[in-house]
Amino acid sequence: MIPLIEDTAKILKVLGDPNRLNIVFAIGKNSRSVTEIIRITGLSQTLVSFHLRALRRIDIVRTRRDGPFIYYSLKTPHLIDILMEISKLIGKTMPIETVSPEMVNSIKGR
Amino acid sequence: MIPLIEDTAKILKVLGDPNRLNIVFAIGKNSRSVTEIIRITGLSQTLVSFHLRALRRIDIVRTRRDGPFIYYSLKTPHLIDILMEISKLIGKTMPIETVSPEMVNSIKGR
DNA sequence: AACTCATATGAGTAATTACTCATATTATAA
DNA sequence: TTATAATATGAGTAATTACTCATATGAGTT
Repeated sequence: MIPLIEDTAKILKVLGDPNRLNIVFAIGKNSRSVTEIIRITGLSQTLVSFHLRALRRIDIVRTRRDGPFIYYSLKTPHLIDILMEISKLIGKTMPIETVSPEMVNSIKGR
Repeated sequence: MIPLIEDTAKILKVLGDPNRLNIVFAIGKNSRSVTEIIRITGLSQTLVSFHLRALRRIDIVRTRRDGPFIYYSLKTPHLIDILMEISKLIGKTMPIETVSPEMVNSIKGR
């Protein structure tokens, strides 16, 4: 079974933006409201919404409304593992201390 | 150990182009000369060279010269498996018959 | 040396993408 | 029903990227 190259490329391209990747890691294996994502990433509301729309378009996130909040989660949380694997292709890695504890927890699924 | 988001994003972005992804799959787990890649993908020489340069820049391919030919291979052939995993995130997949036998062999590492 | 084949490269252009701004929408609370 | 908080969206602009063209380089052959 061979994948549709175009669709796969599209997913890779959308994930291939630092802000979007940060947002994906901020969601991690959890459910996060937009407000939480804004706080964790430090990006502006408009920019976060803009990127979330892109993630919705490629259909890798799910949303759930709870009162005034909208919670985003990955349809396939395993995606985080895949992304970590790709990151291993890089020689350099960043010592964990330089990443916020919150982001670490997010990635680890807490 | 947390990856450098920027570098990971860069890799994803470069892989996120249909032509480049086709080239990566054409190389597969093998070593392929530029001429072979041109034949398998059907892309122009200049375009293939252009994209190979991008793959070199993110340091995921290795080259070896043999006479007038330059052979490209993936530094981490496991990348193919990772890409196949990402493609599974897509609902639709393509029946194997619609892909050239050569491309199938390439992907499978023959 | 001259020629051919294989591959790479710099520069220019067209297309795409990221971002911001202003505003809209939806939900709750007063 | 007005106000406020949370989130989304359309449109415009700046930056980036994909592609092509013309040409260069490098290896083997005559």
